[in-house]
Amino acid sequence: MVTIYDIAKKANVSPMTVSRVINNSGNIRLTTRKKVEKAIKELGYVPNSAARSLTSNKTKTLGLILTDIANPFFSKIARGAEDAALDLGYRVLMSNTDEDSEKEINYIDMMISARVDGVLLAPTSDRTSSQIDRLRKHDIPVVLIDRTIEQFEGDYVVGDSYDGSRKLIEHLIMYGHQNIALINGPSNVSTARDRQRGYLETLKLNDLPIYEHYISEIDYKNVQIGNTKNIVQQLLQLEGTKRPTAIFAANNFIAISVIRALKELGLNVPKDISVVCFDEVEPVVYFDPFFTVAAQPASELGKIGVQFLVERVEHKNVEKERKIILPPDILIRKSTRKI
Amino acid sequence: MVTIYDIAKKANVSPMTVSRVINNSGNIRLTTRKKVEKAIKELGYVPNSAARSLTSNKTKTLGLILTDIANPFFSKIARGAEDAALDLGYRVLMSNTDEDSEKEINYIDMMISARVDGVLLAPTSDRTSSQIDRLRKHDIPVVLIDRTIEQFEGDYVVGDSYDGSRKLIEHLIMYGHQNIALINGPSNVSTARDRQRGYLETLKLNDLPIYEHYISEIDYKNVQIGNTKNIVQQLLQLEGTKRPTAIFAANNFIAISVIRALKELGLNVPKDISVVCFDEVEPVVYFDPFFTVAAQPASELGKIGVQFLVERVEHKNVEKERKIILPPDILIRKSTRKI
DNA sequence: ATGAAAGCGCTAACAA
DNA sequence: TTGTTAGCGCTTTCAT
Repeated sequence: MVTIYDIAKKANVSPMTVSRVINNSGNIRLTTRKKVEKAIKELGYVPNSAARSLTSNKTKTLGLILTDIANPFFSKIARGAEDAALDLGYRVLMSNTDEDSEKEINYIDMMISARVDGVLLAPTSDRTSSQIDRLRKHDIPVVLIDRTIEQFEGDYVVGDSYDGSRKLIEHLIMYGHQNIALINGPSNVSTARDRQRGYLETLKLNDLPIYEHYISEIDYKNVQIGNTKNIVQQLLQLEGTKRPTAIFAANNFIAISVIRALKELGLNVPKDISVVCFDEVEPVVYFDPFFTVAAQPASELGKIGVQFLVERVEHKNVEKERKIILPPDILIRKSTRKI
Repeated sequence: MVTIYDIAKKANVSPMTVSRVINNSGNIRLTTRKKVEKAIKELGYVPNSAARSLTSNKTKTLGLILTDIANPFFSKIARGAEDAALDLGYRVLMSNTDEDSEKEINYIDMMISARVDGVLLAPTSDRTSSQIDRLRKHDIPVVLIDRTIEQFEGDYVVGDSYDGSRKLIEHLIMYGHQNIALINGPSNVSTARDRQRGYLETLKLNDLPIYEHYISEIDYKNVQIGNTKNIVQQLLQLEGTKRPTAIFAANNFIAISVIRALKELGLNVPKDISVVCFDEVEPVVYFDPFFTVAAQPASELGKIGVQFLVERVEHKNVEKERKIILPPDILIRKSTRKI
């Protein structure tokens, strides 16, 4: 392996001088610099990050912990994050928790072991709180993304689940819907709570009745395997006027699963029932915009998250806590209709 | 920072003993091990990877260089790769080249600097060859994924672009199409070449004429911004019997762009014109399977790629070269019709 | 079964 | 402007 010592020997200088050239630190005579750069090029030297980290206590690496990078929403976040990291001179260590807190713990361990300079984290649930403490004990800054945690103190960058839900429900109400069901994610995730709150408050403000059996929860695993059918069936079995005319699916995957279930049950969207959801359904939208959605700026979330994180890492003078809540775009398309 | 020295002091043993416990190496008396493990837990010690790498010359990290993780095809590869890496005890450093060879060079540098144990690479073009040489000069094994490179010697895991194309074109011919256009990716990428070869040979075998103006190329940037409209327009302007009745779009993004262009030009798919493509168009397929596609096993590609890579990294006894070509699934759906 | 010494490649701190 | 020394946290090697 080529080291600074090899370069030093070849260029007839000390290793320290080589180090200075590489890092553009200190004053170097131009001729010396040229000599060193020539040697570096000739020997194809590339600095050893591990050695650097050991002395500098910096890895120039950020941890990115998402639930599933194969979900377009998260892959866009990842892309935005990676782009921002590159700009700022950082690398990204990627991981997928599958909403599994065991996996999450292991990845946190990995991040600590890797001594990443900071972690961008979409927590699996409020229980992640203790893992954040662990990171902080190791002096690793954390920025939350997409989801917050109750009583979390620190930076986060999320979409406005509450506001988006309000607007989606208001849209349905304007379209004449009075019986609106909610199929939500697990309530120990902040986005699910906020979406339910938006749903409930909008109904209340519009003097619409709230039926408990209109609200159901489904977890990640069950959405994955498309298990919304039972829920949908139960909703449709409600008698007469209580049968919902619209469904608010808490995210894109739930919506897709719901529409498939409806189809299997012989119902057409939007003719027989309207559907709205959070998150864009890509890439369909580019050729056949179908879903009425609250589209979150996923790539922005990642980008801003990394920017905030790096500011923390580099001890920039910023406020104690920065809470960014980006409004979603409400896009009225073909999955809803007036009744 | 907690080090093995802190643990050693606390447990009244030497640092070396701590190291042995952590790595399960050498013989340790059970009581000693317990003592050490207790100290580790109490102090919340996590090994420093940088220090480890420095002595062991291993980072337990793999580089993953894709073109764009926001593309569902690649995000599935990434997911498969990350899962496999986790299983095998490796971490993944992620990057996106955007098909840009400059960016690719920088990322290769990053991988060398990070001293990753191996790199899984979707090369931007055949010119990537020199970058692979660079990695190998640093003793970093490389496995190619999704695409090969002319005269590349080593492992690769790709989909069968040739076979998939043959079957897609045969399907069109069976449906009565005789005028089939190809909108391909850049010809310096192996998949594009193979798809064109499959296209041409199938036409030839079926005694169908080959028109040069049926074949066009579009690069990544232009697909991104949806610039297939010009191409589509030119195809449609062809007079009478020469006007294509079907389009073979070389990948999912091209297909989406094409369908949008067709729609803007007032044409319906499949009524007015049929469209086939490579790669699944997710997640539409789950509720409304529309595209007739050659679906590649993306997640498998990533998984096998990592398995092969790790075998190289760990010097397992395997053949000199392993060339895995996975057949795509041909899924006949609604974007094609008999004429 | 355990420990001591040396060194991985680099940079911070000090010296010249 | 350049060089010397020491040490980051760990493992390899050799000793006990």
